[in-house]
Amino acid sequence: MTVVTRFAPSPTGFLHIGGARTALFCWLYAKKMKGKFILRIEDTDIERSTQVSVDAILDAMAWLNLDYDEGPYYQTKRFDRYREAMDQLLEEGKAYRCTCSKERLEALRAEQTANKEKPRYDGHCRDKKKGEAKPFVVRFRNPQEGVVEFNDLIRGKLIFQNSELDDLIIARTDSTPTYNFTVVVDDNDMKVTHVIRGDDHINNTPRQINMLRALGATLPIYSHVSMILGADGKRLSKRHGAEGVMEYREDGFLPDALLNYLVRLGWSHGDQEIFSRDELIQLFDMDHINKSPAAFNLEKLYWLNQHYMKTSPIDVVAKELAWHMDRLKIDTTCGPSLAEIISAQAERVKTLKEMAERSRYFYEDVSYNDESVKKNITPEALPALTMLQEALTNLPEWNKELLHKTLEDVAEKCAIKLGKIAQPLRVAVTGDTVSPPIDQTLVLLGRERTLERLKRAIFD
RNA sequence: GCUCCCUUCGUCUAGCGGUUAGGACGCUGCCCUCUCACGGCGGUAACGCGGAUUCGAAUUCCGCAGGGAGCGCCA
Repeated sequence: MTVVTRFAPSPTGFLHIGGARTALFCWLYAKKMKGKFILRIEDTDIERSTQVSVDAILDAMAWLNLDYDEGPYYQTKRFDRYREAMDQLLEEGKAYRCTCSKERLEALRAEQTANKEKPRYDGHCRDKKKGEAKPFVVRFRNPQEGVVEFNDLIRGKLIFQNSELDDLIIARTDSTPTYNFTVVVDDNDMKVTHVIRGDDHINNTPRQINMLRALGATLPIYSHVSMILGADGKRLSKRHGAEGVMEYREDGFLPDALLNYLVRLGWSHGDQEIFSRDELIQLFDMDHINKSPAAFNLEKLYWLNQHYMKTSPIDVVAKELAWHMDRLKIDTTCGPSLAEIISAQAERVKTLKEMAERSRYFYEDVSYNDESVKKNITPEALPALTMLQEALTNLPEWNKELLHKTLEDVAEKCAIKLGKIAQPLRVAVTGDTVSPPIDQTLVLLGRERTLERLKRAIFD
């Protein structure tokens, strides 16, 4: 039997980090089992669903490089099918029309809450013969006795009493179907074999199983993944920084770094921390997914991001860096290539955004940090800088080795340590005290820019 | 309130009846060094509590506590 998984977000906002991890797990499992991964947009809430959100989710999936074999399916395009399934249940007496008013339901809930009972529908219309000509909803006739039992791949055996469940609404007064019903119909129609989703759906599962059975469907295997918490252990929210996947792009993370981070949040393979995509597909399994919720830790993501900036194919990194350069309006046509920037900067920055920001001086006029200038370009440093300028002007070639040697020679002649000349020079050509090794920096800058800036530093 | 889920270093985790409880991020000491970093070698720090089973429990069972989710004509 081919494995079929699905990711089914509702388009009421961007793709957030928890959803991305669920999608990743679904995607990985399908890939590993050589099955199919389906994307389904659950947009039955017409009020809250927007095209903007759909696009945002699709964009995020694309950026993460999580491709789907089928879809995106849209539930709003399947209303006929839901109607058909509902009619079937109605006809078989597995669902019924309920004419209870919202007021009655509210009163019922209030009463139950006051009595410290779990709010639920009381089955008022369950056995009514013919409904009057009033607006109605359709409710699923949930079994009242017995238990629903299923074996969750992550949690193990889960058992629910039917007596805890009530007759949920599967079609609204306006006849549109509701979530729990559309999920069931779709999972069945799309032959989903593995439902991998957030553990906030655990409580929906027994109801869905009951409906699946009423529909005569084969039950899928369930895997409920725990939530991602904020750094403070509380629910993830704006407070902790980014929630949306695309915010991580804006902050300068590589998709592979984010994915690697996400997969290790809850899943493990011994002590291994770094996984290529192929490795993940090969090694991923449900047996090693953790049951407990995990707190999001930005520091570790930074570490992974740097690792990926250093080790990913340079064109992959360059493509993403170009996006950031563009965003920061840095014109990189005149100056070192992005590949050169990456090899010079990757090990000293945590994000691509930082890399772009800190590489400005390779392409644009320097902006000097007054304090650094004051501290480094001192009267004592001037003789060395002047001597250096002359040496650099006459340099037959402009390469790292020669530059390094020149610096050392000048330092020796002035009887100072290399640092005493490298730092003033660094400030002179980059504006501040931090940059790649000075010889490399000069190579990237080129002779013209270097001399021009050096001259300015000496005379101003 | 009711139902369900969860609980190993600060964080992510390994562990599946016998380990000096391992790794990673972070923090930190030393080395390297032209700055910032990278890297190398160390250090720091954990089984929520109480019972039970067992020769032996982080591992099994039962309570408790703490945290979370669900209880919509939302998904």
